[in-house]
Formats: sequence, structure tokens, C-alpha cells
Amino acid sequence: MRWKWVYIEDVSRHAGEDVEVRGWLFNKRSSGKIRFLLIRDGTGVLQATIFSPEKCHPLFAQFDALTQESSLIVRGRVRQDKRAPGGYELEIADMETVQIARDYPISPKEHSTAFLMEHRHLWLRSRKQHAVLQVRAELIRAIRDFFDGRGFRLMDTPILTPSACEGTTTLFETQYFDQKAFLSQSGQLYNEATAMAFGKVYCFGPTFRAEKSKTRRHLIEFWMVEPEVAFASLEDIIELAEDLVLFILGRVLSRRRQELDILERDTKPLERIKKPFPRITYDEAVQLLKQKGSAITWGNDFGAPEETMMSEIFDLPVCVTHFPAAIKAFYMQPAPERPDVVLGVDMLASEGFGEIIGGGQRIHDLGLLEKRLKEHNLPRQAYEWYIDLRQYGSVPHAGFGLGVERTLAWLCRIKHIRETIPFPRLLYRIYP
RNA sequence: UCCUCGGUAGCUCAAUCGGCAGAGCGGGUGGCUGUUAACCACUAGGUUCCAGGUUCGAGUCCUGGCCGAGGAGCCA
Repeated sequence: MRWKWVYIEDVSRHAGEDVEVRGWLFNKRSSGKIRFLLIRDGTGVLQATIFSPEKCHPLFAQFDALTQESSLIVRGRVRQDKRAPGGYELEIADMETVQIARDYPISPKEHSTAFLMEHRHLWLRSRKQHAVLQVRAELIRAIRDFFDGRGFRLMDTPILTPSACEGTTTLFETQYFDQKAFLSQSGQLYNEATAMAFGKVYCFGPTFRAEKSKTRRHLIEFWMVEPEVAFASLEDIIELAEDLVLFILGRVLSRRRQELDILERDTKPLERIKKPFPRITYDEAVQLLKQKGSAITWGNDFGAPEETMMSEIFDLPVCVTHFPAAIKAFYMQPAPERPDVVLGVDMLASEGFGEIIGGGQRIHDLGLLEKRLKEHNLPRQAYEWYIDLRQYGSVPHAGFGLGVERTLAWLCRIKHIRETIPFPRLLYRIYP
């Protein structure tokens, strides 16, 4: 007979049927005349059993030879059983060993972070890491569905760029034939051009920052989605950011419950998030933080302790607006009648996870943009095309960037951002 | 880049005042008719990160180096 190859996530639909499962040995146990195999195939974990009153059953010998992470194909009948994890198990009739794994280094007991990072290529198979990356895939799909559903056009901005978008000190330099090029830190400047061509756009890709930062919330290479909308104001863009976050939350909470359970994520703090999120200006935030005992003074950016304090004051994500112009990028539009602050917004996630979104309104006036470039000592020739946008039907416009890994860390309540991407690039680690 | 802590069996850790190198897990062997990180018995397994120094004697003390972790600044 022909055995039907099924994935473990679909196994409950095949109760009573003969099927084939292809996967890896997650764990095994035995008790006299009965043997248990926990098999994973990437979509789930299934318990399979071998039962025989004969001690010398050939399948028993095959079972005994299996080691953790050995690859195998099992065939048998699916049966509903309350005693099995997941409620279904496979009664093995036939088993094929594909390869015996020798000394798999990650045991079911505890390991240090350093050891696990060294074995990241195998750590991905572990239950919690697997769950986090399942949520990541869902998060990315939700982001795309959100923007596509609202008529945004996906614009792929370049990764190799001739100039800096923000500071030049944090750029990765590379050779571009006989000239220098830099790895992109953001697609924003290019998106300002595509927004003038398509009205509302987004880019979604990897970004690179050569910052020597060694914290739980920094990656050297990370993914960012950046919408940009022509004719939009700060107000418009904040609402867009709120809608995006709510859409993502809805998707992940409805479709990835099981993974959040595996991660022991208490979902109540996420479930109570509703529009509108609290909004405060930078001025108000500084006042609040001072009352809470922070040493912050006007004109300084928030540090990690300030972000933690903010999430102790509010139990929803918070939008902080109107930052001092001096601590923000050259392209930020100054507030009307208050030129020392800009129409920018940072969204701080709840539960102490800090900034997940940064954005705002961009300068659309030619003269002001030229003035700012000079003040920031940026080479005009590298920005000619960008300046050009202000000469041909310039309009107010706004956008933001959302960091995928930080958002995922918040959703999964993962302490360190290194677990939110399959192969993290960190300050002192580029292997594996 | 700065501050703090750490490096002992494949892994996670212990080793009192400087005095015989130890446990659990994993591996191996055997047992057990429903296990849930199964359990029980036995068993193999060591360049104590590297180089130098002090000492009768160093995993332990000193000097230098290498590697890692936690935190800070910067940022999404």
C-alpha cells in the first residue's frame, strides 16, 4: 500500500488513517514492552508508539539505535489518545531510519546562552526558539497584509547606497568597484521619492548599523518596515502606526496562540490594548520622568531607565512627540511656532520593551532643507536628488519605521533581541 | 568604547583556609506493558581557557593575555 505523507500540524485530520510522517527524533522513552518516540517535523511534535509483547521485536532494536535528532520516516495509524501530548499519536507499523545523529549537543536540560548561541544553527530546532520564529513569520505576514490591504505600494529600496541617511559613524563601508558604498541604514530617503510617485508606499528589508552597542535591544543587522505617505501630517502617521500595531496584535493573538502558550506569554496585557494610545509631548514626558525621580534634563534623549519608567506610568504603548530638534535627524519638520522641537514621534511598547517605532513629518521646504544639511555638515552633492524632490511639487509628507525584532521581542516577551531572528548579527558575534 | 562578573567532564555546575577532581544531565550496558525534560541499577568520561610567577604543594593566590555573559552610552 501507499502511505500518505502528512505534516504533524495536520495529523488530527487523519485520525483512523494510515499515514507517513517524516521528521527528526525529539526525544524517546521506553517502558518494558512499549516504546515512545517524540517526532518533530517542523510543523509540530507527535508522539509515536511501538508496542509488542515480544521482547525481540525488530522495531525495538531499531528504536534502541535512535539518538536525539536522528532523522526518520515512520508509518502507521493515527489514533486519538488523551494520554498523548496533543491528543493524537501514531501507532508505528513500519519505520525507516534516514540518518543516525551522533552526539547532538543540545540536550533537553539547561544550557548557557554562550553555548546556545554557538549552536544557533541547531538551537532553532528547540521548542521555544521554534515558537518565536513562527510568530516572527506571522508578524511579517501581518505587516505585509496590513499595508497591501490599505493600498500601499511595496517599494524595494537599495541596500547598497552612496551616502549616509543618518550619521556616517554608524555605517558599514564596502567597496563598490572603484568607489565606496555603504550598507543601508534605512530606506526612508528613497521612499520619500517613491511616495511622490505612488502616493503611499512602504519598504521592508534588512538594515545595517555599525553601532558598537551591546545591549538586549540592539542588532547590527535588523529588519524594518517603513511606510511613507505624501500629504500626510504627524497626526495622520501616528494613527497609521496605531492601526498597524493593533492589526499585528490581532493577527498574532488569533493565529499564534499555541506558540505564545509555549513561550508562556501572558497575553492579557496585549489583549487590553486599544486605540487611541496615550500621547504626550517630549516636554510633558520630561516633567513626568522628573516627578518619577529621573535625572533627565530637557534636551537629552531617553535612556533605557526612562523608557522603563514610561511603561510603568502607562500600561499601553505610548506615543511621545515633539522632540528637541537638536537630538533628531536633519530631515525632521520643525513644529509650527516652536522651531526648537520637531514633528516626530517615537512609540514605546508597553511592559518596558521600549521604542519600536520612530518617525514623523519630513521637511518639505527647499530652503529649510538646504539649511539643515549645512548645519549637519552633510555633503550636498550626495543629496542632490533628495533636494530635487523639494523642487518639483513638494508636499508635506510623513512616515515611520517599525523594528521587526523589537516588536517581536515585545509580543513574545523575549528578554533579548538575539532570539527574535534566525541568525542574529551582534557586536561580537557573526558566527554561525 | 567604558563598568561588573565569569571560564573545571559533551552540557549545567560543585570543590570549605592553598592539601586525593565531584554531582546531575547527556553517552554506553541492563531492567521495567502508557511514558510526559519518564524512572531504577551499573558504567566510561578531565591539558581545571592560555602563558608566566609565588609555594613543599595551585582549580583555588599574583601578573599578563584570550574568550564569554550582564549593564551603560547610541538607536528601531
